[in-house]
Amino acid sequence: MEKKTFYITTPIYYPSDKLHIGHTYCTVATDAIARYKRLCGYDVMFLTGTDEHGQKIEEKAKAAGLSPKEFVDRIVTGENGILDLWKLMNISNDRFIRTTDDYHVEAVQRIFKKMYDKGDIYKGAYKGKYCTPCESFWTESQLVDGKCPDCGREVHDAEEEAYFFRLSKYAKPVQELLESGTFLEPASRVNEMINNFIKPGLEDLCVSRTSFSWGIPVDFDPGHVVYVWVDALFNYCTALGLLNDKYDDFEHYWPADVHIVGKEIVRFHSIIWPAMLMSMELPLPKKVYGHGWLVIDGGKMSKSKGNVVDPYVLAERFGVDALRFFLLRTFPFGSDGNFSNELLISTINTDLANDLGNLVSRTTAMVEKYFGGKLPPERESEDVDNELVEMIKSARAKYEKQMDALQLHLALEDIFKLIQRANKYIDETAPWVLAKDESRKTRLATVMYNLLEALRISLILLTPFMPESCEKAFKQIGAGESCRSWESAAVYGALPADVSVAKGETLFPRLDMAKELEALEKLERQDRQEPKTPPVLPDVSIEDFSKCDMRVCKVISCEAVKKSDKLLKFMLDDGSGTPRQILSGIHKFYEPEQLVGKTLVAILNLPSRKMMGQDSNGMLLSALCEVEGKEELHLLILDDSVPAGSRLC
RNA sequence: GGCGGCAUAGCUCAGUUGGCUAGAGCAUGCGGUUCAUACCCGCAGUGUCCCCGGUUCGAAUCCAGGUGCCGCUACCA
Repeated sequence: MEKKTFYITTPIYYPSDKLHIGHTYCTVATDAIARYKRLCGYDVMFLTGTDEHGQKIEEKAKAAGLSPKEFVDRIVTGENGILDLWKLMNISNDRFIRTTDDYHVEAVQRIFKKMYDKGDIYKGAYKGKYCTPCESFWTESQLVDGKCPDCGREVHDAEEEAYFFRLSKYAKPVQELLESGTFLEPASRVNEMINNFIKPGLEDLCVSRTSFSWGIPVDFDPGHVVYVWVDALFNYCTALGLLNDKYDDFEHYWPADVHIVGKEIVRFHSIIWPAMLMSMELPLPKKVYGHGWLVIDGGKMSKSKGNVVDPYVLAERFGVDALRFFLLRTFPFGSDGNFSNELLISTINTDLANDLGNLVSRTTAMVEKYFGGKLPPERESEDVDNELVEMIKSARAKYEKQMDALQLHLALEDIFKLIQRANKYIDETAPWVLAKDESRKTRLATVMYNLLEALRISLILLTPFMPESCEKAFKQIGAGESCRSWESAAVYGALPADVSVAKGETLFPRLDMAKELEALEKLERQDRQEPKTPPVLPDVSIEDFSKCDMRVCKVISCEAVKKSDKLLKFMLDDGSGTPRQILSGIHKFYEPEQLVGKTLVAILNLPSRKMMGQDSNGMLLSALCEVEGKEELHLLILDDSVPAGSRLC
């Protein structure tokens, strides 16, 4: 008989930077679910990968002096790259897709063409409302009483060539899908999607770009590249062979059973993705699950805050399984969780060292000490056994229920209740007292056997979370292959009556909190002090350089731009006699009053640009750097004796 | 600026549709135990449930207002 299939995916990650603990969290969770389903006997397909196109990568590559492909190769396949990280974390993905893979590129072109031929993608105008005096595009929803939000004047339709997907056509079926049941979980996200995006009205989606070139070309219209939606989302299908010859199990695995995604991309997966599949007349995924984020001190992890947690450091220091376990045990899978080193260490100590590791250790030690490592097969039960035995028997069913609801942390909580109950059972039965009485050997063996069974079941259920450690522990408690199966997890008494144990290495060493915290802090400090200056860019000619007109300017006035968090508006004396207006997004670093009268440097001959409806004629020069892991920006401030208008050369 | 989220013990968080004498783990204190990784077991506390009104027999829970924190979004070419 053919096994039931289960297709599960992570998002494809954007390799513009090294991945951090948040990506690891998502992938580890998906891995645990995939391993769980395999344990249950499913034919599992587990896909992860990378989304490698787009403007940001194009720019980052340029800044690094590399081609975009060289840049992403370094992050994906390079040393300590994404593939290495997943290998280290023991991720069991069956496939890995890169959106730069040939087969994906070709398939996306075919998909794009197919949607175009159907009329769901059409060439149109950037259907913006345009305010001529302000030279600004606005979307329908940005308008105030149908007028320009800046100056309050009339706006009119304006055009810019691009391809659009008729998202609006699918608004109704998508809403019905969201409201119909369990397509999107946790349920709280459903309202968010409907209130924020569907009710205000879905506008057609711009699915091509001409402003950058690092993407999949629209093969029937040079100059346009496919934008992220069609390119990235269809990875879930092309990786199975949709419209390409690389693979041929699309029929076998599609539709996906669940897409695991972060809450920031729930919108794409629950609205845009089903709409595009409807357009392609393909079956829809059964579920999209939006997990929460790991935050630090209540705030998002970010490079500029210097609080990005490196999974390599933690996994190498504490062990892969301990890290995997911590991530999934501590944080409710649907909501945000507060990450800290203290919490990591205390979780490892409490659950893994004290409760589980120590239980394995004390149980095997007693079997060795009292029976030379091998239990006699006779048994003698007492009432005090009943509660533990009941828990052993019901453990799998409870676990299965939580796992199927993707409540990973609750599944683990239940397992640890059993482990704690087993520790208590040792107190209740006091084996060291039984051991002193030769006539109670049979009773003592029964107590040991019950402990080993509690451990065996716990370990089976923990295997998806900590595969390596469970393997070691199985050996210690004498559980062979046949006692490790999903079927045997529902049965009390699967271990042979005359089981042999072998106390081995300590599974989870207890950590010294103060020492570990100090060591981690030291590592983080080192990491921060490493110079992170970008490499030198390719040569430019002196002619090119001298085209830049950089001048000394005096700040006549400076004020914050209303309704903007970042912009400051400068009036500058550039020596020409006419004040020059420049806008600069540096409010985070400077208050306007501290800059009045200062002598700065600006490049004057950049094209004029609108920001928040106001003209900016040039750009102020500043130095961007990282100090103690925090991003800092310093304007170039010169000696006041330098006159305005002096040219830099 | 627009939209959204959160606020409960020292810390991290549970608290379904209002019935709570408000819970768990960690940390703390006390007791027990010696098989074990100074571990395990038991007991004990502690709370203006952010503030202020309202609805209600009854509000941590529902409504209005306020405060604080956080995120998304736009302008930082």
